[in-house]
Amino acid sequence: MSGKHPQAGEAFPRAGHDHRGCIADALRMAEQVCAERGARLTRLRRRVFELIWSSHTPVGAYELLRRLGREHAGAAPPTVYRALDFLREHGLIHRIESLNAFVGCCTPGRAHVGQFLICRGCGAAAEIDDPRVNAAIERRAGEIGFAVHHKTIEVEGLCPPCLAHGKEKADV
Amino acid sequence: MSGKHPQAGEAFPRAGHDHRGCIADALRMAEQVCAERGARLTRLRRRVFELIWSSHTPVGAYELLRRLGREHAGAAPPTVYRALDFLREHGLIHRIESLNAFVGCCTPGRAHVGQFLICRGCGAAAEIDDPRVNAAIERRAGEIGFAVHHKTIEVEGLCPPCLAHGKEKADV
DNA sequence: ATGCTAATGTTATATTATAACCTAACGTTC
DNA sequence: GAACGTTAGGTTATAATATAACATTAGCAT
Repeated sequence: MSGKHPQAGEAFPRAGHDHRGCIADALRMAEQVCAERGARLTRLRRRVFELIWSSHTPVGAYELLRRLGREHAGAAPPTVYRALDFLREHGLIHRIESLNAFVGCCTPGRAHVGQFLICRGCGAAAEIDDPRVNAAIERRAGEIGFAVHHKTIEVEGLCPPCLAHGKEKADV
Repeated sequence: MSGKHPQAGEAFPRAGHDHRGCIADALRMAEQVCAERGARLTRLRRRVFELIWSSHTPVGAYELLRRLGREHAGAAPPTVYRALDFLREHGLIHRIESLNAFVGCCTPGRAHVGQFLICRGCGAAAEIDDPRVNAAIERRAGEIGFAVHHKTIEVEGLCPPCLAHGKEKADV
């Protein structure tokens, strides 16, 4: 009840939540997933992962590169893209197609599709893994005889706080 | 019953369907929509629209530019992107975010979200406007208090013919 | 005809992503 | 622990996608 893990029960984390907790949780889960799979979460990969988790807002590859560049001499696009590829292969992050950006996965390890609500006010992305949405798509695909491999579900709009405050990105 | 408008009742058009009919239908609808709205479907915009409709496979902007360039001297990226912007504003085409490509809309004029099944065998995209999928998303968003503005729903997989023939893009 | 507006032309550049090849780090085997 | 193979990362170059900014033309209304 103390708000230790804000994202667990809520789609969007509260404004003043303890984000260090989110990062720590994510890192712990990532380490576990990598250990189970014998995958090497190297210093670079871990750092990119932390940078992605530095907020709940999807981050572009070149923004990651800029942030990384301050501390990591010789960082170039492939540096970041290779780390992103690794993290995606192991289900630790998702790519948001409509933003060309990347965001941490809240439930790594578990099989799931990425479904996102993306706020155009604050930029935050909330991962919803709604079985009803999933079922509706599978059902329709089944009727058509289409074999589903991967789903991209990204919903843009306003999160409750931004809706309440009438915030849009243009206002910022 | 004679298969005049293959895409009307089926998600994916048949392999040997009369695609000229699809193009003609699409043009007719586009003209009607533009007439109703007082929008100018200029020669350039019409040509880009036809090029997009030259198949049921989403086409990239630079591919359109290449095709256009053969007949339209001085075509540059903005030439294509402006036409694409116009066509999108009026709901005549959709952008497939996961492919950075564009495809004709089958039901222009009608309010709808774009929901797509995209075959990784033949590349064809079928627009499904499934109210159940829509409802499932709206329902979940409603529970969270998220105000939906726009949905991106793109499902990648294999269409019935490609599934039957075991086709993948790598095989081509 | 004149002038306004929308459309297009034109040049340059921003943004996102990958190819190709090289070097360094790490783990295994003997 | 030296030799070797494999994986990760460095480095350079370039491909692919998209937009900014400003000039010119075409279409329409009076």
